[in-house]
Amino acid sequence: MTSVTQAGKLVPGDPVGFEKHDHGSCMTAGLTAAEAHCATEGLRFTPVRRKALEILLQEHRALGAYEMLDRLRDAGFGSQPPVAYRALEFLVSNGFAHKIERLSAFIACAHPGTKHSPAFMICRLCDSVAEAQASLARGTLGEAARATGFNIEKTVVEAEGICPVCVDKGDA
Amino acid sequence: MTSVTQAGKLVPGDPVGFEKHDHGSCMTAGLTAAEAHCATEGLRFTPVRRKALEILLQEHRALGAYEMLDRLRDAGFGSQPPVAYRALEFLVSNGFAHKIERLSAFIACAHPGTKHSPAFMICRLCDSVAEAQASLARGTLGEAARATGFNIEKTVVEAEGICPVCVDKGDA
DNA sequence: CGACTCCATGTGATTATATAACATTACAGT
DNA sequence: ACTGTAATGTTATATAATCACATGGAGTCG
Repeated sequence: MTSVTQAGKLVPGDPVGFEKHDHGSCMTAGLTAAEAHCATEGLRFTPVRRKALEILLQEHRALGAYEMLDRLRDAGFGSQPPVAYRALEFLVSNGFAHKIERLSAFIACAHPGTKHSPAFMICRLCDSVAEAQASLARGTLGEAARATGFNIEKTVVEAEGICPVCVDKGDA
Repeated sequence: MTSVTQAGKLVPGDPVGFEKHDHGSCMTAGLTAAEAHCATEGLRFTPVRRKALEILLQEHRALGAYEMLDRLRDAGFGSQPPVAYRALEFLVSNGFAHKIERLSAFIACAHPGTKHSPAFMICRLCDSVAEAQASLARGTLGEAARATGFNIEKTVVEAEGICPVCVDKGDA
């Protein structure tokens, strides 16, 4: 249940990661999940928003807001920062994408349609990012929160280190 | 084992948090721990670095780099961003302070002298921050990492929500 | 002591990330 | 068609972080 994407240092089409996957189907899955969710929730899955999600799914890696802006501009949308930030905000707040705080970057959700607290593994060598599930509520932090009366609404869980690919390459 | 600090919206001296604490002794503890560590490691605990740590301990909340810069300037040090970033970098890399990614801000370590992976609870209403311990290696993320061969070097664990004080105030 | 080296500091300039504010346009519901 | 609301586009600005280079101080070794 862990998917991995690779950073721009490699050619975009290069199929890397812990497990290969069908890129086309994962794009389709992300888009249809978003469509479905928007339909049932009465949200507007507008062209920019759709395009932004397509870009994230296509790239399959963490993209900075300004990289996103570049691509949206290329696709004929507005060219100013708010264009990208607003689309990303929509995607993130509806669970179609996540922000990686450590990288100030955004990535398509790997488990679209499911309620979850994401956790990420970030390779500091190749910048690849894998999404897993966080189980914060059951860890020591969850205990501390319950003990003190802190009401957790959202969690940021990011692990930085070396991904298996880079380990094997001996880069570590 | 959980200490809490409060944000600037309250008067600095206002003793808030889940548990009150002796501010003076916690400052002393932080400073002496840093001194000791630097002595044994052969690190230079220079005036800016010491002052930066004093400021963090004094404030007892998360401080942005430019807020830190303001105070360092007031204290007679340089006035350019690298001054603050370098001091903070030193404190963070030696475990005397932590960076809260979610806030792009820095806070004095609440458990100086001990090896640990910090976890934070951040109140989105009053910006108070409490430091607890993360137990990532034992959670689902740890499992995922082991399963895939990802080598975790550092973790970012931050929970956002409402602190007990704000809950009680009914702000939630 | 003097020269050398290393690291820390100070500064100016620049890059990167993110938001404020406001006008205009598209849309849903009546 | 009318109207309220949300989305888009733009200008401008705020905030965060780094680069590049000159200066200075603390050791070390001759």
